[in-house]
Amino acid sequence: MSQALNDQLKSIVQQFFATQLEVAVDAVEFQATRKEFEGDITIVVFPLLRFVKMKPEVLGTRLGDFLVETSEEVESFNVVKGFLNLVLSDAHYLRTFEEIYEDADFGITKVTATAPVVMVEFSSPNTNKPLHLGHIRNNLLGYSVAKIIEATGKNVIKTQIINDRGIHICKSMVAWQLFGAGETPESTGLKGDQLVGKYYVKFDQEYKKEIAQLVKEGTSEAEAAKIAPLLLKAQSLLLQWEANDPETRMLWEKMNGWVYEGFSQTYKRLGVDFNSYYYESETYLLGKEIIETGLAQHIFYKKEDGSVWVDLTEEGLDEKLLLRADGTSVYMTQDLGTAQLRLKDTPNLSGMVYTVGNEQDYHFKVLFLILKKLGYAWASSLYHLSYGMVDLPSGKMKSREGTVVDADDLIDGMTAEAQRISQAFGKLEGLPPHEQQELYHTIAMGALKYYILKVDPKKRILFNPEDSIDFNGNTGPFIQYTHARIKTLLKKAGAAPQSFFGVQTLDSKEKEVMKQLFRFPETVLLAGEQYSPALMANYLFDLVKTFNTFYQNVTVLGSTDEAQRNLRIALSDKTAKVIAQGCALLGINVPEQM
RNA sequence: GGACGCGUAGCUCAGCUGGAUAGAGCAUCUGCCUUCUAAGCAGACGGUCACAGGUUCGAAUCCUGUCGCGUUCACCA
Repeated sequence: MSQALNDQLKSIVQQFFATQLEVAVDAVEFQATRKEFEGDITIVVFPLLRFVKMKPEVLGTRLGDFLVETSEEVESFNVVKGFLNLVLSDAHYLRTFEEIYEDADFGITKVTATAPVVMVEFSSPNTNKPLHLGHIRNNLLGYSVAKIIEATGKNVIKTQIINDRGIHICKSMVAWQLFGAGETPESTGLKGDQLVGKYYVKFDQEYKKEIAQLVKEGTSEAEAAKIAPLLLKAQSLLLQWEANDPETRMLWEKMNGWVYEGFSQTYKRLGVDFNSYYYESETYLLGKEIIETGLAQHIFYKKEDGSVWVDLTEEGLDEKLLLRADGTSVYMTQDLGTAQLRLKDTPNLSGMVYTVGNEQDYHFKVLFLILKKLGYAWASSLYHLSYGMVDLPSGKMKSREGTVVDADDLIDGMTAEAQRISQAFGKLEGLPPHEQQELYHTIAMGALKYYILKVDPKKRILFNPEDSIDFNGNTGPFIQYTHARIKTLLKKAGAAPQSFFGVQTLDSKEKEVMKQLFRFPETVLLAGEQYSPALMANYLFDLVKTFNTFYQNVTVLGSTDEAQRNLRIALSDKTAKVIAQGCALLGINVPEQM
């Protein structure tokens, strides 16, 4: 129900208590009436019995009488046990629908220049291997949450921090130097990230061979793992990189360039984009200032060896290292520094969302706690968008065992499946081939995105490559299909109806669709508050199901009453718009036909 | 072992700050295309909400304990 109605009814209930029973009642809760009962809005009277000693049925009846008398929106009521069910008038539905029908931004709060600025970090890959299914969840979640936050009226900056340095990058570099024979994406036809990933795997294989050889020669396994020549080479490459050795830096830039080129293709296919980028190679030395500040304020302390720590035992956590004895940064130092850098870059930043897997829950708990201790005002508006991992039926994905589901392969496979199904239906034959291809991609991504986003972020996803992603039932294509069907309906209907005055009574199916539509704004807000695209996904599914029931049970264009026909066209039109709008918040495109 | 998260139908998931007889989809079975796209609709079947206590008018939801699964407790990132 709308906020206005909520406020109106609430004040009437308060008035009832104040004037009729002479007690002050502040909190009144309304909820949607359950399907099995007659009515639209339910007031649970039990909590109100605290204020007056009455039987629930009696209080319910008296309150119901008063509401019918006082509010012109409430037509009648019934009381079942302690539940007061209010029936709203058809006129109320029509009025409310008319309002939202004309509102092009229904449910969406426009972003103004002075609105708060929120940064949403997601993706944040390593540059030594291609993106996989786990990254897909991260990207889809982060992107969707960014869209949802934007729809609640905030300025959003989508960003990522790219892990572009470190020993893992050096491993790919070493392997490419030794075994690459000058291969490039151009010479091999491989995507850059795939090529670099190939050498990361190669490194691991050769490294294992070296260890085996050393063990054969009598070295212990633990020792062999430390002294294998390949590892030593990677380590020395890292030192050279840190010393700014020009040749090393050139190779590093070249190979990272390949990876970025490959990533950007995958991002494009996924339909995600970013407003800014941070590179770990530029931020990994930051954070030391903050450490100094913390030391001066006695929030941190220095051990005898010179390392810096924070004591979080009072908060029920451990002691945490912030700076090594040799003065170099650790992960936490960098994150502190990066947070500070972002604030410097965006002085009016009012909040930050980190989209990172739940294996880092502890890290972010500590990070936020430290920032709070340091007294940063924005520390209270930091949020770790933590999500569960994507597991396969065989267990965890492991790149070394070749069980990862590659992002590009998955998109290819989904697209092929969308094509197969579409061609079996044969509804697209009139379209030019490139539009057909585009549609296959749209449907494939709709299926994939919806599949991932409909589950609560914090829960882990079990992904079965064989038969996980459906195109029927509670799926993306089901929602897309409904949109397409409405669109062709509207084309046949001609111009959008200007008005539907004259409609006196509503069909129950019409009412159900309206009720669902009215819920859109609150769903956007709730999804934003809870950082949960799943709420939007589930809302859309409900809306679509309700609309399909309407569509299959009453005729739209076949209605002989012109006002009714217009209303039903308008209802279809608005539903299509809300579907499109809601899907956009999930990063899903909706087709005109399929 | 400590900390955090999860446990709802055969499978995949909803269930908003406690509210009425716990809901969807898939799978299985029945109907519905000479009327707006059947990727759909209508219906059937399917539950000890992991288990045991507690809080209260009322608990899948809150509290405690037990069991199971996962993650994490690095001078890795």
